[in-house]
Amino acid sequence: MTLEALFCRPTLEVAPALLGATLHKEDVVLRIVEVEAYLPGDSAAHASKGRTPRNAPMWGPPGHLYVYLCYGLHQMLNLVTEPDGVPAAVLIRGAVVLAGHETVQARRGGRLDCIGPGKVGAALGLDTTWSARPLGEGLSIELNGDPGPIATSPRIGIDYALPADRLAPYRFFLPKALPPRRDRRRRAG
DNA sequence: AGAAGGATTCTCT
DNA sequence: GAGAATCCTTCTT
Repeated sequence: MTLEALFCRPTLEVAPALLGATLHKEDVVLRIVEVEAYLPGDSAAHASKGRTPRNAPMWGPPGHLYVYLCYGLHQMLNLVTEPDGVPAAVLIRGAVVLAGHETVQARRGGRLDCIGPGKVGAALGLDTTWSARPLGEGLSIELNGDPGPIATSPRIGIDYALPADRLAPYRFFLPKALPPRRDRRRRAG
């Protein structure tokens, strides 16, 4: 399957299909274990505010990157989905290091964990100059077999979105590969 | 030109 | 559980 065919599909189909896939850049290989879908007409998506220079890649060809800076320090990696002209993307929220551990540690201040979108961007050494570039040129993706059970939940950190979008189960993850989220834990008792 | 805020992470308590 | 870090993008005068 071509990259275009893989990503030129409904975002809610592409997102879970990326779980278990591997991202390759230089000597680093990451296995994707957590993603979020951002759809056309989605009040949680950057595209909902209209097209700007920053988010323009979301309208661009499927299978290209959309990288943006969050909170002034975190490089967030998205993969663009849906046909040209339809703004949508999948945010890579979490991954596990399969190769290039030393490189990742150097980029992550000695740490190896990549659960969290800012950590994924850091581990891959991405910045906004990568935005709008096609997959396969420096950063490539490889699909693997059935990753096992998939879980869903509402998306993280989108309190500004409309209730319907805020509560929609557009986060997909591999529960066996993901530790429980600290900020999600309920008080015991 | 100025202001506001963010698809987060880390440290300390 | 709370607060700081950090700066670019976008919207408003």
